[in-house]
Amino acid sequence: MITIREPYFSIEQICDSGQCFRMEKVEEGVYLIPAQNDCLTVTSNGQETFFHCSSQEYEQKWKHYFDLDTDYKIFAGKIPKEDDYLKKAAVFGSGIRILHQDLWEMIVSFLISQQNNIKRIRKCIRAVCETYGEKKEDAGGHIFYTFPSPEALALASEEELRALNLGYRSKYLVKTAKSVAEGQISLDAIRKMDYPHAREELLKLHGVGEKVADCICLFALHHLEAFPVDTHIRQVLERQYPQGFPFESFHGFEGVIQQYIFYYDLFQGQKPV
DNA sequence: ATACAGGTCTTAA
DNA sequence: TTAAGACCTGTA
Repeated sequence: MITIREPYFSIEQICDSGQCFRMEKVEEGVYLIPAQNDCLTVTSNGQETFFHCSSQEYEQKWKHYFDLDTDYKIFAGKIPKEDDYLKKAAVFGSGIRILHQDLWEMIVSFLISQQNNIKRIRKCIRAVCETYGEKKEDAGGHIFYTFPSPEALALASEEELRALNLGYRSKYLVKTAKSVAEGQISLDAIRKMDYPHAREELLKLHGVGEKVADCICLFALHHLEAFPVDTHIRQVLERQYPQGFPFESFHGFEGVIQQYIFYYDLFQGQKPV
């Protein structure tokens, strides 16, 4: 087991930040993270975070997965002193990290996320994994399901997916899975592209628009300059920044700021600061 | 009960 | 090029 003390890391905030729909809180301070072809248990007592894995696994994959090589203090420090709203948002969500998640999983997850609420997004993704993924058991005996491959999902029919209550997104998913499985779109190629090119390529997928493409760029490709604008962000920008949002202050890490705003807008008032 | 959720596509001016 | 309308379903 690995213990870290890092003020700019909160597994609870990451779980609630809405970037990883499969991460699950099983009880107070206990989280399950199905990722990296495994399922990690992370616990926290508020001060320290415990990764239930070997030091080798931590160094080789989880450290990077949780972006623990990056100094988030620098990001928060670049918020203009006079911007009270952003300063509060950054303190409120200071434990958030932008994870390094799987590209295909993010494509499907944010395809499903559109015009949908987070609770139901989780439910839909769980159903997809349990139906088309592989059942596995982690070191602690927890059963979990892997995220199904493009090939596995390309075999699904629109009717089957509608039976999982994906609604009109079913058609998007079938077409997108086929275009990846058949090689019209190359995930490996997208991984090597910079932000503008990756975004452009992702927009070719049926059901992927600008907002979803930006979420994929941010949460899978770690293009921190991606700034997804959804209904929450749009409303905050209109309300708090009627003269325009100062993007120029956040060159290269716009996406981190976006997460602070999104999380603050979602939970302010519902959680103790 | 009913508006809306981490939007996108289609169609029509 | 822009703007309405349609679209599944379950949460709040």
